[in-house]
Amino acid sequence: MGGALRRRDAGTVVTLGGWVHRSRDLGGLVFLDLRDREGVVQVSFNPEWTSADVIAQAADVGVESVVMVEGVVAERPVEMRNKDLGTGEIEVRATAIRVVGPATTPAIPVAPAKDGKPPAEELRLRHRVLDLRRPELARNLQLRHRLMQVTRGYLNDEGYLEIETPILTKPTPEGARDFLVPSRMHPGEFFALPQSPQIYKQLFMCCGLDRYYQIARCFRDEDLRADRQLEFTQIDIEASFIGREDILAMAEGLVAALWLEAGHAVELPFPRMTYAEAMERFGCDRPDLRYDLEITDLTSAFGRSESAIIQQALAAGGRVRGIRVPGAAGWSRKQVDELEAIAKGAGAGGLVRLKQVDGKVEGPLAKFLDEGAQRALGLADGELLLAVAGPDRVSSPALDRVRQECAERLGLVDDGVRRFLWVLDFPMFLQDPDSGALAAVHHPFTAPNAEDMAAHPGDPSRWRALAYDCVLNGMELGGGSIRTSDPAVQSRMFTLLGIPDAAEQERRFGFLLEGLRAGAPPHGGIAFGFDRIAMLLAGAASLRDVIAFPKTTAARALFEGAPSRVPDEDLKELHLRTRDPE
RNA sequence: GGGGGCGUAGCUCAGUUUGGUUAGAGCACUCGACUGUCACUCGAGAGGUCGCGGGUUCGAGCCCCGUCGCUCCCGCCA
Repeated sequence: MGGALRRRDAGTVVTLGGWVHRSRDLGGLVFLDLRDREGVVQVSFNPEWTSADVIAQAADVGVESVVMVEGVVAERPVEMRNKDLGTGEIEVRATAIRVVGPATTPAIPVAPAKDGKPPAEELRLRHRVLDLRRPELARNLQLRHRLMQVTRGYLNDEGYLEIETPILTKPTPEGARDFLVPSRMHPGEFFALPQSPQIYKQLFMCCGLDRYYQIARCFRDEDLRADRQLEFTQIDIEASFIGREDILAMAEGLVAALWLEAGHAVELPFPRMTYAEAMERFGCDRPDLRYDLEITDLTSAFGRSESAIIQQALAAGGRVRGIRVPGAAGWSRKQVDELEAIAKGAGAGGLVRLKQVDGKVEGPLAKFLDEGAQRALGLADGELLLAVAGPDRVSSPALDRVRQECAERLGLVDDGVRRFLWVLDFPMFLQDPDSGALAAVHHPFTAPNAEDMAAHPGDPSRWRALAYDCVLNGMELGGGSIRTSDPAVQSRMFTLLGIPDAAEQERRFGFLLEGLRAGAPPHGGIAFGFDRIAMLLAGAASLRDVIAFPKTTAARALFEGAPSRVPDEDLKELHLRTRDPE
């Protein structure tokens, strides 16, 4: 292929097919840059080796047309080499050209323009064929392919079987909205597209297919983001007769193999942190460990202060927690006000600010703190202390966002650093503070910690789950759990989650319960967000840049023009009638 | 569901603050010139539903109302 030609190929007679990337007509002397998926190579048309009619044809070809060129690979004289091009040491001296696929003038440029700015996202998606010709996107899809092959190679070597699961399946009442597919043969009944193959992979374990994986397409009808699509791809893994350590070791190996494919060595094993520790130190269950700015408990230092706001918060069972920000004592009133707005946006009532300058603690609350209390804050000169008083449920998310903003401002976020982390021991349930209803933090099939169940049989909110998340630089790469394999425990979980009726449990999850009752091995697994990993490793800003035909944030496919209306007779056959939205 | 940004030539943008004659630039395109370019260069030309609809006004790309599209964020995503 033309883009792969190098100096060692000099002298070879070649026939190349490709797209005209750019052309330069010097009058009697023509150069075409020929592009294929390997890169770009210069084809030169010169009366010394090209006939006049061939030169005339070459001068006439429009960019983005497909041509077949015959010629000889020739080493370029030193002064004519192009060091910006992989093929820059050679050129192809053309003897013949054939335009096999003439192109109309492209709606969006493929070869980068002078200012280098890509066209608007809408145009890129509408003219996706041209967009995907751009070397940057073509490279992304080639990387994505290699990551898939690495995944398969690694899991195959580990003894896992790649098994497909249905795309037409059963609606799941929990979780995200389902995409529904009407059944022609059964009026009024619907399939759903899978949100994940979760139940199927557990059933494989019940089948004795004790190591399963799939690069699985998943569908969730929720609002989109730069890092979220309606349909996305997950590396889905499940295994039997294993424990948490087996899964974590296997998953680390997979992550290391993927990152290595993209040229990054990863140190194993990953450090670990419990959910409780992550929330205490960082206010977040997926902390970014590239910078410190840890949260500390300042309750005792503030305990004797006479500030009414703080005393109220403490009386309600809250704490005072805060972050010491080195070098931030000089931030302006306005800059700190902006941080307070961020904290308030995350639910905090306010943001306490204190700074130490020349050994003196300053700030609106400084007068409420005696010398001992001021010392107990542990401030150093030049440090700014930002604190939130209240229950952890409020202070954690607020301090998490303040911490991230401070890190950005101080330039502590280094894109070249990769800090992997396992977060372990998630709580099994999260309780809605108003209604008291329990919701599964991971999903309803996660096994609760048996010791916690025994120690607090009446208080499920204190049970930890055998769940784990893989985190990189504050992003969740994937997560999983050891599953409940005892049908009685699974049934109890459904009850706690608000489905106490046995018949209702059977109707919704009977096919899982049947599998568990048929004799289920201990099992567990993990799933990684494949698109997001591809995006990270490609250095892309959006998932759209690692997916061939993505949807817009308004959930449309601009290239295909989907979704679209369908003829009435199609609806009739499906026993459907549409209704205009109000 | 809510909030912010953007929408002017095929593409990237200026023009909108303060309404006023014929809406501009670069690239691309067409034609011409050019024998070593590689972001070729030079000359000429063509190209506009100022996203769409309505309103205010003697007059709207510009002001007002609505709407559509793209995008970022909050909610949402077990």
